[in-house]
Amino acid sequence: MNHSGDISSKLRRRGYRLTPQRMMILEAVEAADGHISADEIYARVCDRYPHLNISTVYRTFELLKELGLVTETDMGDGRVRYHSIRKGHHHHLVCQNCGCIIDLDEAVLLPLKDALFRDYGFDADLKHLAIFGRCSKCR
Amino acid sequence: MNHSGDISSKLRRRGYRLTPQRMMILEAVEAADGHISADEIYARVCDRYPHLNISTVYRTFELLKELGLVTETDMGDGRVRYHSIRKGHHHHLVCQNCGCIIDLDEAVLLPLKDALFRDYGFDADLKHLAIFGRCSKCR
DNA sequence: GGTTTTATTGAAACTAATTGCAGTTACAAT
DNA sequence: ATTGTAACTGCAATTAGTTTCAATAAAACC
Ligand SMILES: [Mn+2]
Ligand SMILES: [Mn+2]
Ligand SMILES: [Zn+2]
Ligand SMILES: [Zn+2]
Repeated sequence: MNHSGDISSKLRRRGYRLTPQRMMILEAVEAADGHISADEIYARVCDRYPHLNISTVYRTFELLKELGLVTETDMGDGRVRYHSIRKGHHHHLVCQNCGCIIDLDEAVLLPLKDALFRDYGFDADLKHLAIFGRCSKCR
Repeated sequence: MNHSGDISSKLRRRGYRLTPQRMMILEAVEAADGHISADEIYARVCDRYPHLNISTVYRTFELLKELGLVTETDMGDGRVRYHSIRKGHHHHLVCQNCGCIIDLDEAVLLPLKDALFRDYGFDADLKHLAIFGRCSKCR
């Protein structure tokens, strides 16, 4: 799957460039399944392309987020994790006791999103949320 | 208001101690209004009690959180902020464009909390949430 | 082509927060 | 009073992430 032409023009239109670094990082993000951290992406890309700086990874994630190509979520361990947007909008329930993660369909948060828009005119950005608490086993 | 006896026994029951450091920190948290950071508490306490380490502040906040005496929230600036629980449960809408903060009553999130409990048996910890997005002016 | 402009990068400095550890303190049991 | 145990603290080192800045590479202009 090579939609790098897609992305290149998407970047170009905003005055950005599709550099080798960005290409490699994006490729690695698309290849990864699950929630991946900057460090992990850095390690994987470095295997094939050693001249990469960790700052560039962080900056690229910032950019990809801005472009809506990835979503960012803090799942409660000490680092932020990313998801390719191609995996669709969804959310997670994270148990603070046993650490288990329950997947949640986007629809569960729609009533809230609608209420915030209706009552406060606020357009909530609920793309990939982590909601903390206790699962049924741990209550 | 001096309910330090309260807290002392609350700690004691769990095998913790009410040390001078903890007393000063808790006092400063109660005195502060609004959302306060570890750094800010550290500075305030140090004015009167210079022999305090910033690690102790972080660790004390961890403990106070565990005891349910403060709530912790990341409002989107680079640091975590705290609230005395005495200010009641509430939430905030944080505009990612202009930075404005809209206060939100606890009730707005009750339907979600109930739905998560009903459908997933998940007891969501929604004590002091920050929901990011765009306010009515910035859409 | 050559020149100017602008985005991008890596390296290093920096911030917020956490962790490991060794020394200290409180407290309960002898 | 002495001892043993567990909690607590300060300090230093570490981690995740951001910022600053000079060097570079790409695009745009001539
Ligand atoms: Mn996910
Ligand atoms: Mn608040
Ligand atoms: Zn659990
Ligand atoms: Zn706004």
